[in-house]
Amino acid sequence: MSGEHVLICVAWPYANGPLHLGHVAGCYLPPDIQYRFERAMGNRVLMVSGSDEHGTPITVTAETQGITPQAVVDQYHEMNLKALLDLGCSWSTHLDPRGAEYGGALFNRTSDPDHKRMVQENFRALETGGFFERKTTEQYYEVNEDGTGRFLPDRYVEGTCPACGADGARGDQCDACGATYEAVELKNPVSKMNPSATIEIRETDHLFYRLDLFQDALEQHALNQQSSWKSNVKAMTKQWLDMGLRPRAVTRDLEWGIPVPLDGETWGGKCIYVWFEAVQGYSTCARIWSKTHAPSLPEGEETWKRWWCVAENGTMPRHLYFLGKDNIPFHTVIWPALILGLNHVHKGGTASEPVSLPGPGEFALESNVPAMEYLMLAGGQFSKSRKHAVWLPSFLERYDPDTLRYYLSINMPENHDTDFNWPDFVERVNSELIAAYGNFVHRVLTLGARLPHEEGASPFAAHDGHSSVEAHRAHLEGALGDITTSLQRHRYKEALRAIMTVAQYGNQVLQNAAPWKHLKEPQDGADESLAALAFCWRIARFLAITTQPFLPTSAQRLWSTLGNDDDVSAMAWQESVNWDAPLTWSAETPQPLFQRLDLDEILAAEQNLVEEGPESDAVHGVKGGKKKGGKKVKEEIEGITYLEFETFMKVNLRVGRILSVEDHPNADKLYVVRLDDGTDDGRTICAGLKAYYEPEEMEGKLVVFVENLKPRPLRGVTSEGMMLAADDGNDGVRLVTIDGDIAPGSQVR
RNA sequence: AGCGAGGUGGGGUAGUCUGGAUAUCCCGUCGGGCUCAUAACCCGGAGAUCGAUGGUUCAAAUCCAUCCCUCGCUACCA
Repeated sequence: MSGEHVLICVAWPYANGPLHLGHVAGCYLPPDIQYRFERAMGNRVLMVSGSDEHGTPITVTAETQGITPQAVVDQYHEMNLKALLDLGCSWSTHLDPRGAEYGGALFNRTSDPDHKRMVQENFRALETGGFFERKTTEQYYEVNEDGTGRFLPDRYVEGTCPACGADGARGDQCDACGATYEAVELKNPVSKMNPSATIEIRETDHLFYRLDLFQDALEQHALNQQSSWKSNVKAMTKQWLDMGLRPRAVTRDLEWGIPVPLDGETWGGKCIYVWFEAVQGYSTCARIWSKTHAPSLPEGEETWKRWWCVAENGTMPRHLYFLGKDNIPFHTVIWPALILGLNHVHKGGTASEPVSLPGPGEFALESNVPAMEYLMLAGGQFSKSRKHAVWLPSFLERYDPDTLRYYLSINMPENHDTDFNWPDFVERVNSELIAAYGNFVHRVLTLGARLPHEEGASPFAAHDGHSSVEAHRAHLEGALGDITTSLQRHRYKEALRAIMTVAQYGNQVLQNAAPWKHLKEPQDGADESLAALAFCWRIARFLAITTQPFLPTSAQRLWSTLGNDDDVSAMAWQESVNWDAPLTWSAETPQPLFQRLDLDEILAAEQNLVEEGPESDAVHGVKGGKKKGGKKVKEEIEGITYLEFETFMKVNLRVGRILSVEDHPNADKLYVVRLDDGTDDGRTICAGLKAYYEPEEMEGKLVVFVENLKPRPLRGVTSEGMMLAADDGNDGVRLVTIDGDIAPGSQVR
């Protein structure tokens, strides 16, 4: 197994905002654990990723902030890379200390000129091979007053729905009636970014990648991977393949990206579609790595091929892709189709010949895609727009990175969504990481320090290797086997749990041996007792080596405390059960590995953060949310407890009389209600009351409605407000009506 | 309503793909021990008809069918 080439591919974070804990748990922490583990196993590991820096959202951010797109991506590239490094991820290990032939890591970016050049080369090669087809499409074009203009992506256009006539329909789909249509069918289109501009429809040519030509090969590939892929990966991939693959656009009318490398006026002002381009970063990054960091090797700039190509004897490099569940088909269908296409044209093939799976010398496809589900925050999804997130940079400013790595690993969304919340975080860190593991090694070291020993020499020297520890040795060797198997199967939770169980085992050994009895004067049984203590030092050493992939910072602290001056990440995995390893010892007084966390303090700090934020209304710091009430605390930090009085008064409630109730022409559950609201025109409200009221029951009633709710089309009828009704959550719904008689339009407050 | 995920002692969970005997771990709880250690550590107890029903099987938390409920996204939620 040793010496295998392993390529670890990490999904490229979009350089349009900071990373949050959901990203970390989903795709940035697991690959780092794997990288460190594979290295310890003696494999040759190359890890690649970087910032995804092109595409329309970034230009939008730039426009809103009044800066250039390059400034936006520079800012977030730097911020995200720093956060990942602060988290202890190995991106600064450009070259493996064992030598360049053992690999390294590179966190690149898609604005890298080499990346652009390589993508353009690949683009031309696929074009020459006939894998693109050209189609003319119609797109929106925004014309400014000075005559300049640009094409607009569908999502930046809105207008009137051609099917139901509702306003506010998006470029390609109507939210009101659900109709989908060609973007150009929309009536009265308006640019969201620039409402005053004239919108025209212009023809524009684009190239499409012939995904359909890869259907058979990809189905075969998916079949081959059945035994190794996780069930969510299998399911998502199957869904895509069953739908049938269709050509997919690879060019875009877009300013911020890699220019289409073809001659002719048609292609001016067009860029390569981001999906086609960024995903190639997995290979361009490896090539750039070998160019910058491995020129001294025999193959020089071609070194990357050791990780990318099938060897002449048929040996496959192992390719692992780490990503979130939303990205699965992209990496099991689309990216493999590109790899196969490149293989095909590199050996001189064209699109008219059938494509085949990789053979010797060709680019390999993925071995496994250990995709994660989502990490939720206090029961809800992380959301940038709702500011419902814990940002990685701000977390790392305040807390030990290993506490986060521990909690996210032991709680990793491997098989289903899991939840991050502060009470649970504090609980697990304090009781598992600190009380079980941290406390164990501290006990061993302080006990050792109290044993009589010469300055600088190990106090355990006289007690090591006693025959009574045989069983303990076997136990740890067994545990190491389990941990190794778990990690090879990408079961991180299980692996870390097994490591923590070893710490627990250590506590038991200590408890049974009770070596403290012999500190002052040896009593009966001192030999065996102190032999057990000496073995506990070896357990601590075992823990330093095995926690290293998960908790690199504290593992190194422990390693140094144990009296080593080298780097624990360079230790071979098997070294953890080397019972002949020298008994190193540090003369310094042992310090606890971790600081205990205090929930009240943390909640107070997080509360301040929320209040400092720009949208801090509706947050009251509620003190006294002591330990237990997990639910209660959740609500507080989500900031949804109290409403400011002014906020409440923004809601205008008025009385209206129901004039008529009709069935919605296009919806099963809705009534269209005409209301006398005291104005001449009256108003129309859609209400989902069909299940609870007959029209006759409602007509004539005086009800309360929200006057200033933003009108919104519902299935083609614009609803101008909302009638208040009580809902017992148990199928009982009743309208709020007025006691006695009062004029429609009266204010309610 | 559609898609996705899930229902396991008081709370949070492992195990489910690959069926096997007393169902895992953390917290809480009750009792005992230890006193080296960061209010930490160790031992023991109580507490679960594994969402429901039916089926397959010598054997089901695990496989199949039907149903109920919860959550996320979508939405005829206003």
